Order: sequence, then structure tokens, then C-alpha cells
Amino acid sequence: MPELAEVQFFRKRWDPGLAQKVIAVLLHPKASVFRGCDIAQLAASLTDSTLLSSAAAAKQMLFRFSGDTWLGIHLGMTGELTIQPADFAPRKHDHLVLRQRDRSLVFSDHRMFGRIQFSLGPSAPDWWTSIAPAISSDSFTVDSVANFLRRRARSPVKAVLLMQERFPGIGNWMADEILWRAALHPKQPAGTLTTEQITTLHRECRWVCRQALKIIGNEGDALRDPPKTWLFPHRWEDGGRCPKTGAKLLREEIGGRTTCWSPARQKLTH
DNA sequence: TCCTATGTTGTATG
DNA sequence: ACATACAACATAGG
Repeated sequence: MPELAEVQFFRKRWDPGLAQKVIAVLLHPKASVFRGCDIAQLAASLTDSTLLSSAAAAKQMLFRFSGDTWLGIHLGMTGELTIQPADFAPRKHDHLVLRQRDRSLVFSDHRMFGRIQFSLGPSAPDWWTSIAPAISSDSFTVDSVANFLRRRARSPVKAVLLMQERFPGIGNWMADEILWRAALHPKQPAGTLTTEQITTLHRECRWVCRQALKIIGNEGDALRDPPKTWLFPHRWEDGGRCPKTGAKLLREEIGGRTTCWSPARQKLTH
């Protein structure tokens, strides 16, 4: 599930463990979510450390522990974080368990496209600091979007929206939601957008990010889906209809991902 | 059996 | 060097 807002939601799930000591680390050493990281060092450093803080950016999460210890988590396609009882026994897909006195912090991912990154040091790791500035930030400007689209001129705009170096946190459903609101056909080559279309695209990127963060998982412990007025709840329905026009939605693979759009609203314009 | 899945990355080709 | 397209990764569920 995890795109921008879902990642924030899952990060907060570990909040009950803040300021609490990790008394044991359980992990599945062969799980590919640990690819490229030193598991023995990870377990040794986290044991007896305290969870100090956490943050999310794009689709990444970073947890800071005492002793200059940093744990990065990417949820991939099917990853999730949960809180479980202190005596929780990990199942097949529970790859990392941080045991605390009163609970366990658990990372699970059955498909294992997710990733754990471990590092030691006084400041946050490079992969974290080099994440593109958030879409909600001041540096996400119309110009920066226009320049990026120009360099990817022949790619369908849908594929471009999935590029994390300019649209951090956008995933498949958010890209479709943005294009639908901006009334842009997902196949429209990025280089053919008018100035007005780029301005609209920029505005809808910000709107969808802001609203998604407001709606999704901002109420208690349950992930809350966007309402029926969004494309979101209709995109996988068979015979689903556009909430704005009532027209039947179409689905096709574009930019390597299944894409849903409203043909009555989103037309090719070049 | 075959197809799909809210993601990223390495590789081949232009 | 840059842009573009796509297979590969691993697993479950319809």
C-alpha cells in the first residue's frame, strides 16, 4: 500500500516505542529486505538502545536510536509496521522485531520488495539527506516541474510522475489521482504539456499530497481511505465510473504500471 | 494454471 | 552521458 501518506501512517505506528529501550532484536537473517546491510552490527547496535525519534520523507522512514544508531525502512509494495505484544512470536514474514519491555515493534513484508538500511554515525545517512525536497515544500515550484517534464519530453506524463527524484512519495494511485484531477491523459507525452497544464499539474500534486496526508491514517489506528469523490475508491472496481463525469473508467498499462483514467475527462491534446 | 499486485533497480537500446 | 523501456526481484491471492 505505501505511498506518501501511508508511509507516515506506518511510521507513527511505532510511536508507542519512543523513549523506550530495545531489549532484544529478532530478525530473519536471510530475508532479502536486509540486502546490503550488516545484520550482526544492526542487532548488536540496536540491542539496549533507546528509540529517540522518527521521520518520514517520500516513501522512506528513518528511526533514530541512542548511540548514533539509524534504522531506515522502505516498505516496498507490501511492507507494514505494527505494534505487537511483548511476547510476540514472529511469523514467516515478520523480518524484524524490536522487543521492548511492554511491546514489540514489528516490520513485516511478505513480498520483500521493502528494505532495511542500517547505519552508525552522528548525523543522518546520505540516502536520507539526498531525498528530494517534499512536494509540499517551497522548492517544489512550477518551474522545477516544467524543467523536469521538458527533460522527459517523450515519456508519458504518468511515468514521469512516478519518478521519485522530482515527485517524492508519489506512487501509482497518487499519480492517477493527480492526473485525473488535472484532466490530463496519462499517455500525454511530458514534453507536450502547455504552460497552463503544467501549472495545473503542479497545483494538483500539492493538493493531493496535502489532502492525502490529512485524510489517510490521521484518525486513530486505522488506515482511512479517501472518499468516494476521489478516483481512489473507483480505480479497481470492475465497471467503475468517474465520480466527476459518470463515464466508465478505463484501465491500461502505461509507464509499466496499471493506470486508471476517465476518458471523458482526460483526453490527449497533442 | 495464469494473472495481478499502492515499488525500485539494473540492464539493454536508442 | 542521457533518455527510455522493460525484465527482475519474491510471494500471495483471485
